[in-house]
Amino acid sequence: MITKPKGTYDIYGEEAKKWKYIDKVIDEVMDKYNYNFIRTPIFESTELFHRGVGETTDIVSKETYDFTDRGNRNMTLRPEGTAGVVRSYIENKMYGEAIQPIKVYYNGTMYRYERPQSGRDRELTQFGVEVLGSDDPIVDAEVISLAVNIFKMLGLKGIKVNINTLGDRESRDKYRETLVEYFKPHINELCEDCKKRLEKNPLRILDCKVDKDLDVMKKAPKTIDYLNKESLERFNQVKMYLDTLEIEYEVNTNIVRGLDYYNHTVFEIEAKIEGFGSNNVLAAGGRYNGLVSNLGGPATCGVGFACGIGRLILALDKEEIILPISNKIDAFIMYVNDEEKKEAIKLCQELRMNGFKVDTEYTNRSLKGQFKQADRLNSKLFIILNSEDLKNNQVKIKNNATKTEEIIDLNYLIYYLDEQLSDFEYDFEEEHDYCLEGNCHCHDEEE
RNA sequence: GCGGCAUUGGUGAAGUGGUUAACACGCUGGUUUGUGGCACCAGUAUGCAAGGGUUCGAUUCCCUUAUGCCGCCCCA
Repeated sequence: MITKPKGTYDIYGEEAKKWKYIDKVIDEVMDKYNYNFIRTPIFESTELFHRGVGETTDIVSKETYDFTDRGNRNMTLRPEGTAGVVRSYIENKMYGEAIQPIKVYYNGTMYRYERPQSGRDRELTQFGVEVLGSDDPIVDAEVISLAVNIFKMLGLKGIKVNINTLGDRESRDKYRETLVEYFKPHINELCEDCKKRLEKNPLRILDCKVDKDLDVMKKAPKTIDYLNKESLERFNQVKMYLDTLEIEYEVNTNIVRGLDYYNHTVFEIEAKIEGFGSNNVLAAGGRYNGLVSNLGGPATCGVGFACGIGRLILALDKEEIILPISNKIDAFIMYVNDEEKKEAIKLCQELRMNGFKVDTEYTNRSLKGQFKQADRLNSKLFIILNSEDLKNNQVKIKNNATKTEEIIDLNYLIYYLDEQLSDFEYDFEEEHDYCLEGNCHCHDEEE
């Protein structure tokens, strides 16, 4: 048997419905915020990620899917979304468009060569946003609130927003130096991993799980103390706007993002759910004011976030949130002989073209089997074809809710179905009792 | 890249160094000469991840590989 590659997933059936629903919510919320969809290639020149994401980050140095194409070009399957969007921004000269800033969102697969575990696959799906061309803290706040609101819209409750600031380039570099100087004398107190981090990525030491209780850690200099006046002011404004939007957050000075391009605001949204795995960061992002120029574009500010949909679904499942996904069909058409079968396929087409969700029998089951099938499909109505009735241009219809059965003239069928199915409207409401908390998307219009 | 634990039918799984690998769900058929969801009956894995080894004999013991899960590194 040929199996799927390690760390990849087939998504189908009920699971696929969840993904489609989440995609729909994302599309709708993005539309309200007036972010436009952007689709960039799944593979790009290897150089893009090296220059964009950072040479030294593990994600680029050892976790990318690299290959050379038949023309000997070095290519890489994208490990994240921002670099491609920024490349596109530059290449398509979006900085010259009339409407600024550029607000875009993406939703697609990313690839990282990692050891899979819960909440971590080699092929992962992320959606995210990028806003290019505004340095205003109001955008930082909007982007964070956008992520939070999508989670709320889906009904997710156990989330926590952590924010921090790395300051501008100057502040960040100064802080980095200070931190290295601070830890150097204490190097022997640190764990093996942190010893390596001191060289490679000193900011990450602050996030260490092993050493987090050490005295050295607690007394370590904080990013906030090394901000210049302007950076501090920026950060305060971001917080002020978040307060205005009533987004709850916590300042966590240990948050540093792994990718090199971040400066100023960085944030993480984590799932605070009992028993959730160690990969509990659902979304993360921040500001990257140097990235566009790094990649050869004009000096342009940017801010964005990315969210792993796989993890998001794990979180929704963990909270036992049932998404409002319809598992019903309007009608199931049954038949026994060939004459009826022909009428069945014809009727299917006609009803489908009139907007009904209709299915029929495909495996020559007995009528009893067809009833079982119809019931399994949660069909609201059963249409039973019978040669005798068909001679009179009639069909038998059984309402699966009321169990009543009527013989209907084919000329009035559409009207009859409309009428019968309207009774199920109440049913739809009942089905959604679980989301009356006000977070469910299907009640938005009422509010 | 490192460590620990797993892998039995369509599904959830029990189990043993030795004749027919439990049980349940599902599915198909029947009881009902065209009416399901209940009930009863029958059928439904020549095979226990793959390859190799130990053995008279392995699904059961050992090794290798693959995949999955949990944690670390890293990261959304």
